[in-house]
Amino acid sequence: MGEDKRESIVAAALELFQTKGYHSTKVSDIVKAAGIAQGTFYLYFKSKEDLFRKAAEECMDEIAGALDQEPTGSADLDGPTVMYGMIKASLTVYYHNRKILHIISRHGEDSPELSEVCRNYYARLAQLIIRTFKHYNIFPHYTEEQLEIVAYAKIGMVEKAAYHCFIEQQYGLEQVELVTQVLVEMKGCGPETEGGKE
Amino acid sequence: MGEDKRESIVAAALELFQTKGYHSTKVSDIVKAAGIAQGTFYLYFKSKEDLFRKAAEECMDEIAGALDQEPTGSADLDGPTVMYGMIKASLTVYYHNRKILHIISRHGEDSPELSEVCRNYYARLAQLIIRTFKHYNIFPHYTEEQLEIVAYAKIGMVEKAAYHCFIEQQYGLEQVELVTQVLVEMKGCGPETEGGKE
Amino acid sequence: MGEDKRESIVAAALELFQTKGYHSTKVSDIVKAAGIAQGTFYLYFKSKEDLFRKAAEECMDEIAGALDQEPTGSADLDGPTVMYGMIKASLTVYYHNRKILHIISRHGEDSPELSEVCRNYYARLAQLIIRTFKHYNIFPHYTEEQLEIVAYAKIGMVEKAAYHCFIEQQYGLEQVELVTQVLVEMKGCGPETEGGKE
Amino acid sequence: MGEDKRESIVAAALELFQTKGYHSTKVSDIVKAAGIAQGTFYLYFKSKEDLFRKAAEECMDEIAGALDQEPTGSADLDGPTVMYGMIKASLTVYYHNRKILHIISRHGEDSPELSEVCRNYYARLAQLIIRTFKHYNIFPHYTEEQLEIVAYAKIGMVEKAAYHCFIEQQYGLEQVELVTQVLVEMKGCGPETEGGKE
DNA sequence: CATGAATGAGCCTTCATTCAT
DNA sequence: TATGAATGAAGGCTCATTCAT
Repeated sequence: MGEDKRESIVAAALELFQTKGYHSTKVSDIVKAAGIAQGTFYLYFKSKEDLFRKAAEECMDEIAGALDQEPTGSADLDGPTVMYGMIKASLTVYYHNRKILHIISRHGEDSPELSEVCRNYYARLAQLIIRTFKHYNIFPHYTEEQLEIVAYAKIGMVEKAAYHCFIEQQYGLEQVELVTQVLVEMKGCGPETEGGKE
Repeated sequence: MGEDKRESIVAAALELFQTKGYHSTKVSDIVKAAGIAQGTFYLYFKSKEDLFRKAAEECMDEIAGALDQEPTGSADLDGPTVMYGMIKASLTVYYHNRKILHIISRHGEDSPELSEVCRNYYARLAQLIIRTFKHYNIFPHYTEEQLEIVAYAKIGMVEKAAYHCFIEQQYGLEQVELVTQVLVEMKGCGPETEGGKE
Repeated sequence: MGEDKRESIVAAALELFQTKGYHSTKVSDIVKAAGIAQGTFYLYFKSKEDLFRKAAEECMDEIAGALDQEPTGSADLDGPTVMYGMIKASLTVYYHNRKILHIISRHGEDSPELSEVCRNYYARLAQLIIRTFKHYNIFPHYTEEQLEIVAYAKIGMVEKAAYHCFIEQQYGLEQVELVTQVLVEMKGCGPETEGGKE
Repeated sequence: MGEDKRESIVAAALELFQTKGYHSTKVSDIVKAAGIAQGTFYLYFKSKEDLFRKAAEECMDEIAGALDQEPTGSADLDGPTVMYGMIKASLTVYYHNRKILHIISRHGEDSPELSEVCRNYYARLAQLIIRTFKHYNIFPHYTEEQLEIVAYAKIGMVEKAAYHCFIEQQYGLEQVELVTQVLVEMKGCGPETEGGKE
């Protein structure tokens, strides 16, 4: 039951953070929405930032965890197939964490402390992606530096698309495939590639 | 001379916003850094948020303005060439606005008002990109919906890469080309495309 | 217990408002005098003006309430008797509210909002008085306009006398009768009227 | 020309004080309305309060001066006639000073300093009235104390009536007589007195 | 005399956090 | 564990006043 309360706090907070932003959301708003007393909040979280960080870390762990299992397939898989899997997996976990994801990406640098948490998260994500690239030999001749750029670019691409589709356009889970398709095909940026097919 | 002061406020604010975050930066910090008195701040800006918004809007206008001139070339240009031009142009203007860009992307949703400014900015950017896609016939069979996803994904891709390279890695202007190259080639996501070339 | 605090705030505020004036009294002065913390003030009142308005309205209601019960007597009562009753009742309630009364009369127009509250109060008072005049047939041939002038004049007369006696001269409750006597007899403005009686 | 400016400041200030109240009127409002620069204000007045005090004192002097000439008539004049003269004179001067009068009565106690100026003004007025009472032998058997009460009551009566008529109802100068009539007859508070005459 | 940009002390208010019950 | 009244530090903003030109 204590756990219930903790969860209700987190749920209320996420809802409010997303709607009004982290700073405009007062602890008093959270407890009101969670149906508990002001003081009770501090039985479960050390501070407002503590709540944010814990929720953010849980979410980041889930996202990173989901991607961490990736490069288990045969190294023979081709690039597009691998990318498809990664992107779809990312989008799916992003969909389920769309609220907190949005919040993280918007308020992740409000304080130096949070900032570090976020930087670490993105660095971890980038390393996972690079590892996958290497495992499947996707960008064979790239330097570490170039791989990093690609990794961050991919993260930005998926995050922004997820934000646009899941938050702004309110896409449902069933449209994940559609979005994945678009993102994978983005590689084809022009007639020349299309031309190759014709 | 008044303009000087205004500029010194903006410069000091951008520096501080980027270092400590918007909320942790007090007006008193800004005026101290700008070498003016507390009250002087309010001769130039109605409020702290006003400063943020004005700086953000100026920057957004510059970015959107830079991209707005794009689709002037012949419609015969192929996709990669066009993308190369767009991405390079974006990265260049992002480089010059890297401070405020970072701040916008991190604090752009702190208040409902700011949020709208940002949403409009991204929508405007997306429309510019879609217009370019259409002008050069880059994603010929895509629906409007798919084009939007691509546009937002491109924005996220470039923004995140710019953030990583210009803010975190402190790349200089001379490395814009390198990054552009990587982002354009990202289309090739695997051996199959490479293979086509070999 | 919460009510205790509220009352202590009101009491401290009235004392200070009267001594130093509304604007020279800081919220910090009030809370210091009330023995509470700065923030506690805002648990009971929305703002300093809110405190003023609530206190003023309570006082005005009490005053108007006291006079509202007046015209219950037989319509046969003669003018002076009725006036005596009204004036004595007014002075008594003014005595008990002498602090706030003073403040209202001095600061009631500091802001447009307060101004309206006061205007309404005086209008209400004037209407009560006019109603009483009519009930006892005191100024039988007067137009509505004239009755209004008389009503406001009476209000001013009693207020100023109360101010002089209760605030400046520090009269006690036992001197209410004396003052009432003087105010009622004021009708006789010279020997001729006196002479008429003798 | 310097005097012109001084007058324009005073005029603008009176207008604004009356409309928005003393505290809500900023020096910047006054100079804007007077068509001068911010700094120019301080060439003519030491401070905002100085302006208020000087304007108030000028007005008070005019009022008191007008009444000071009163008891020049023959001591044979009867009470009502004397009262009529005094009240009409008061109302007339009040009419011409209606703006500042209003302001004084509303903001005269905002600071201890102003407060004293006002207290002195009313005391002076009361003494003038008492002197007149004595000169014409109007309240022959009254003690000093009683005379004071009457004097203050008269002041309150006239002030409030003037406020109601000239400020709220916007009466013109030609209605002074009407108001005077009502105030003088107020002595007759009921049919019994009227009856006594008939 | 006139200007108006600059000043900076000061106040109201907010809100995360605490603690007695 | 739960409460919610109380706390008080901190910051945005105002505005009367000054002063270099």
